[in-house]
Order: sequence, then structure tokens, then C-alpha cells
Amino acid sequence: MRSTPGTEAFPAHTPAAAQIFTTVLSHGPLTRSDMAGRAGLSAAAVTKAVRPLMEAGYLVEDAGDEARPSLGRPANPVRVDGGRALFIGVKITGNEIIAVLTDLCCRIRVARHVPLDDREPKAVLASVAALAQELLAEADGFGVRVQGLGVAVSGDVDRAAGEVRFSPFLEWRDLPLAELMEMTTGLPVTVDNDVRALTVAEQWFGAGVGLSDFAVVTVGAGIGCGLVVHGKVVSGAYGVAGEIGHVVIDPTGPPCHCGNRGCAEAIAADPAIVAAVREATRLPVADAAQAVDLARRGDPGAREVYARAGEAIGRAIATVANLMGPQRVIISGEGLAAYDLFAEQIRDAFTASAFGTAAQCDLLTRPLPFDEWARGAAATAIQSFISGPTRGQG
Amino acid sequence: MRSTPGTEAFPAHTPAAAQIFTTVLSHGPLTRSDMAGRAGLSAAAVTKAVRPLMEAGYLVEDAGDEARPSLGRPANPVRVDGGRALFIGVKITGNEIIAVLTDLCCRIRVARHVPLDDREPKAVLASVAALAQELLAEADGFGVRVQGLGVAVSGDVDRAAGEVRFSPFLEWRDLPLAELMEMTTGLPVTVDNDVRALTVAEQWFGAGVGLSDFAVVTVGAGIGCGLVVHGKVVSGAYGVAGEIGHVVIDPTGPPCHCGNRGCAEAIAADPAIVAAVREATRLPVADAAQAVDLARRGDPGAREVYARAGEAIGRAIATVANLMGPQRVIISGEGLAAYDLFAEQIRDAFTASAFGTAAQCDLLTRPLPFDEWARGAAATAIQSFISGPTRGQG
DNA sequence: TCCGTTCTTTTCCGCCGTCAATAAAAGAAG
DNA sequence: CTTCTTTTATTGACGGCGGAAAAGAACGGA
Repeated sequence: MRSTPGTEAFPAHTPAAAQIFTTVLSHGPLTRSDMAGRAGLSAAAVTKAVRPLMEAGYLVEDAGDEARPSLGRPANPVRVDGGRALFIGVKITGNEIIAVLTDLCCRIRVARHVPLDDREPKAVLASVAALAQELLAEADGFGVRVQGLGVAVSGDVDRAAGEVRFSPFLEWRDLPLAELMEMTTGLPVTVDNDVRALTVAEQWFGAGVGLSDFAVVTVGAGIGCGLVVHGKVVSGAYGVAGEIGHVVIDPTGPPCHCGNRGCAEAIAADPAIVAAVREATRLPVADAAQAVDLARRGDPGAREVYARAGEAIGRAIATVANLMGPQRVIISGEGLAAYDLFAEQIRDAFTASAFGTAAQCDLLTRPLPFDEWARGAAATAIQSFISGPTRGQG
Repeated sequence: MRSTPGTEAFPAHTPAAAQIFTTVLSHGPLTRSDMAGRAGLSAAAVTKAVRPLMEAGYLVEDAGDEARPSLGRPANPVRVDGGRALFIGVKITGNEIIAVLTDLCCRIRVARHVPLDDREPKAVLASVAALAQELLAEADGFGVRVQGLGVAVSGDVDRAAGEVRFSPFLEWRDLPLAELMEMTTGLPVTVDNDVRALTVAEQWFGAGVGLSDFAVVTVGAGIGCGLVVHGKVVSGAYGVAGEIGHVVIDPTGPPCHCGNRGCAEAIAADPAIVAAVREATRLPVADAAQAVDLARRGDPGAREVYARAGEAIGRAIATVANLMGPQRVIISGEGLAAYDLFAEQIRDAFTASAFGTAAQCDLLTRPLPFDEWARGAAATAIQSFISGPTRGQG
């Protein structure tokens, strides 16, 4: 394996140690007996796994204790020291690069974004590298080293190989992005699909913590879906998974860029909504914000468009629930800004279309700040750091 | 754990041993070095795992060798001795009980079926018990003990708990079927959903061998789907998964018993096809066989119905492929008798609706003899036998 | 001060799988 | 016919991980 100067290896020498660390990472301060219970290990094993992690400074005793049950030896909760390591997450969209500096607990310390006009790999790589350098300089201010870089790109990405197989928005094909970025930054790089990266963030640091089966649905420029089944993110045998955007909702609906008609994305994604509102109102609506505005001010045509969109999203989510029976679906994305306009329709359509006990699946909405995508990328870098780099061993 | 007299424990004392055994079970005769490669273990570990299994007679050296590479010590392939143990699989439908006696390799030795008119649990249990006794008597003829009983029921089944939570066709609710059957038969009993059982059979003994992600789609009285993701069968957090039959294909389509319109099942399941053919032709078509007959003889109305059904199935399969990106979809079920009538439409609709590389997923059809469902139940029993009973430890 | 309780660590032990060396079973070479 | 080469399988030593049980530690209460 290539030696990356300046980065250190995470001292989890056994799978159990990594498991315990991630348990503490996700579930906040935990006593050792809690860890043993959650991880299904003996208390002795916990002690042995925790020691090297504390010695290395990744775990610390949590002084801020309260509400102890007043009997017996007081418990000694342990938490992750987020400040022990930093990570950079980068999301590359078709017209913008968003980068964040996060700590080990995936809390954002610094966020930056720059516009992107040239989509050639070379130019993009240079922009990303420059942004990474800026954040590395910021990291110096914290006196802590950056241990990894995560990059999120939409499209078909092979995380294990570190390659972008095909990215429609960027028009990239078979680009060994991880290797290239490692050359320019000197950091271990993890590349993943953007929706999957967001799903990883939810799984470790968000509303998916502790769940073995859940889905993340993103509504915005497109409609995407990340799936976790049996505790692991689904990648699909051929790189495609969670394409909820192309579930056909209405075969007589508007045409979709995929070649079919009435896909969820062709009804409920931002461009589709804007187009439909424009057609319904005959007004020169330019973007989603104007469409939302119009609907909020009570325009019946616009409201109807949002109602339809909500129904489409609800039906698409129900399809996911019927097929894989998740415990929870987390709805997120920029499109959530319009949530008040279609929340009811989403729930109604979901309830109507969910079959049997699949309807018990709970729907959760989660606001998506603009830097959340980049945070997802950082989460993948954290994941790689903890589980050890698995790529590039050939 | 309850001691089940007459049955013995499988001598796989370590997870690695069980893994190696199932590898040999699924991949036919293998040399020890092959096993090591496939299981990701060292040759030494294989030797140690194989020995007790051979001593117990579950593995035997495969004398029938051929085509050796003529250099070095000849390899010594090992295979599972199917005749070492027998299993009973039972499928309970709304009007029939099908039971098979299989060997350890899930090859059917004897098959029986009896009609079922009383759906009360008591009566059904009595019928199943009688059938099991018959097969146990047959097993005596082979001089080999029956080591387990698998029962497959449609609906919401909790395999771990051994309970039928809800079976619409049988009108059962919260029935501790495994426990009851263990009392009457004295065998370890595994209860599972019928489609999942079929999926297990494909995963271990069929077209799903060696695949970590695939789907089984059944077409017949209903439309079902079993999913394997990350090498494990998906059960759904609330017991529901793979409900492909209620993917909405056409919101203006015929009403479905689930309350929606245009579900795949309301278009392409046997009853829906019969009803549609009857309406299209104004002929008193009684069952699927007559409908197929009519279509094969060229009736345009009937052919159109099948074409629509094929399109619905293809779209439903594409939905699964888009969401979880399986390597393969295995199409099966009684409805496959009409395969020549809609094969083309299934493939065309799948190709049109599959997104990107998800279309690389290969579609495979597989005839489904009447006793295949029961064989699936036997496969679950074999699985439980090998991995050790996990139920009833509370 | 002693005791009971609860959390944590220590010590010992068994088990499993790998490593490296060895044995085994052929055909090929001399 | 012996010896070498090649590939497969087995053996035995070793190390590491995790568990059981006992000891230790930290507290409140009697």
C-alpha cells in the first residue's frame, strides 16, 4: 500500500475494536457495559479494545456526567474526541464544488464553495485540489492533521476501485479519481456516489443510526435514493441502485430524459415542477424558488402541481417500502424547501400504496443544508479511515 | 433448547466449517484448495473443517474424477453425500398441502399432495402431521433419518420466532406454527414465507448460487418476489418485503384487492388475466389454462391481455432492478406456463424501463414444477439444520 | 467502618485460523 | 528404475482474539 506521509493509521487492530469505536461514534457517550451490550461482546473484550483507542486519543472519558443511579460504582462514560482528527468532504456538482472540513464526529468546522464552469476532469481536479489546500490550511489552525478526503459525485461510482465509471452531469467516464486526487493532495481519498455518501452520513451520524434497514430519499434537481439493507449500503451489482427517480408513476405522464414517461423524476424533480407550473400558470417561472413562492401565495395551478409531485414521491417511497421493508425512510434534499406544499400528499399516497405492515415504516423529513452533500463525502472518508483503506491493494 | 430425540446435531462447530460445507453443497464437488479459495480460508483450515464432516459422513470423496491436469498430485474432490440426511418440506396453500421428502442436496425423493378444505389451524395441522408421518415412513425405507421439517406459508411469517403473523389465504393470525408442528412431529421445524423459501432454494441449490444480489420473481395466482441482498434474504423490518405484486403499473388500471388500481398483480396474475380475457373475448373462460389455450390459438383479445401482462411484469422487474441492482432476476411460477405468450413483452418492457447499467442484470426463466414450493420449504429446513437452530432460545 | 452494589480490569484459558514445514501422489526426465 | 518436479493435502507450532471468572475500584448506605 502507498504510504501517505502525514496521515496515521487508525489503531483498531481487530474488527471488534472498529465495531466498538463506531458504536461509540454513533451512539454518543457510552459506558463500557453499554458498549458490551450493544456490540454483543464481553466486558473484557471492551476493555481491551478501548485501551489502545484511548491511548491514541480517539476516545476520551466523558467528564460531563449526570443522573447517575446513585448505587454502586459510578459508570464511566466514554466518547469520541471529535477534535482528534479532521476530514475533508467534497461534493462536485455540475456547476459548483462544495467542500467542508469536519471533525471525526462529522461536525462541520469550515465550509466553502466555488462555482465550476469547466467540467473537464483536469480543471475540476485543479479546483478541488485548490479548495482542499485551503481547508488544509484551515486545519493547520486547529493544530490537527487531516486524515482523509472524501469526494462525492453523482452517477455510477465504484468506491472500491476509486473510479468514476460514468457521471452524466460531468460527462466523465472511467476516471480513476481517487488515485488522481491522492497524487495532488497526499491524502487517502475515498470516492463514492453522492446519494450513497449522504446515506453513509445518516447511517453513522444521522437518523439512520442503529437501524439495519432504511432508505434515504432525496428530492431536488433529481430524485435519488440510498438504501441500507442488512446494515450495509446497497451499491448494486452494476453500480446502479436506489434509482427511485425512474420508478414509473404514470405511464401517460410527461416524458423523462431516461426515455420513459411519467417517472417520479419527471413529475416531482425541480425542473419538472418548474416546467409544469409554467405550463399551468402561463407565467414565466424561472426556478423552483419562484414556483414555491407562487404556490405559497395560493395559485391553484401551482398548488396542483405540488400536490401531484407529492403524490408521486409518496408512491415512489411506498414502492421502496413494499420491496425492501425498511424501518424508516428519511426524506431530504433541496426540494424539501417546498415540504409544506406536498407533505400531506406524500403521506397520503404512501399510506395508500404501502402494502400491509410495510406502512408501519416511519417517514422522517430532514432539512438538507447546502453543505450536507459534502458532509456525506466526509462521512465516507471517516468510514474509510476507521475500517482501514481497502482500495489499491493490487 | 428442547431435545429432539432421533435428530442429531450437524457437526460444524465453527462458522468456517458451516461456510465450507455450504460452499461444497452449492458448488458441487470441490477440491480442498478450491474450497480454500472460495471461502477465503487457508488450506489448513479447510483440512481441519472437513475432517469431522467426513467422519460424520456428510462429506465424501468424489471418486468420479476426470480431466485432471496430468501434473502433480491429483486433486481429491469432495462432495456432499445427499443420502446422509433427509428433510421434509411442506407448502400450505389455500386449498392444498404439498409435501416433499428431499435429501441433503435438496433433491426430491418423494412428493405428495392432498386437498385442503378446512382452513382452521387445527385441521390443517392434522393434515400436515399426517402427511409428514407418511413421508417419515417413506424415509424409513431409505434407512436414513429425517433431520428437519420446513413449512412454507404465504403472508407475513416470522421465521426467527417460528410464527405466522398473518396469512390472508388461510386467515391465520399470530400462530406459533413451528412450536405446534414440533410437538406433533418431534422434528425441528422451520417456518418461513413461501416466496422467501423458494428464494433460499435458488440461493443454495439453484440459479442464485454464488450470487450476492439477486431476485426471484414468481408469477401465478399472485406476483411475488424474493430478494437476496448482500448474500442474505431480505425479510423486511416489519415482515413485508418483495411485494412486487403491488407496484403500481397503471394508475388507471383495474382495481386490486389491496385497494389501489393497476398493481402488477391486478394486471398479470392469473385471476386478473382470466378476468381480462373473459372481458375481451366475451367467452366463459374458467381458468388460466383456458386463457392460455385461447391465446395460443391466436385469439387477438387474449393475446393482447397477455401482452399487457408481460409488459406489467417487465416493468415491475425493472423497478426491482433499478432499486437494488441485482446481478440476476429469476422468473418463475405457475404463470410461466404462458411464457411464450409474454416473454418478448417482459424483456422489452424491462429493457425500456431499466435505468443505465441496471439493464445488464440478466433475466432467467425457470420452470416451476408443482412441488417446487415444497422443495423451498425443505431448503429452509436444510439451512436451519446446517446453521444450527437459532429459534426458541428464550 | 463495614457491607452491598455496580462498574471495570486483570488473569487465565480455549479455540480458531494462519504459517511454515512436511508428507503424499502422481508424471517427467535421465 | 530411480530421481526430480509439480501440485495437493496434512501436520504441528504459534499467535491472537474473545470469554469466564475472579479480583479490584468507587460509591452510597447501615
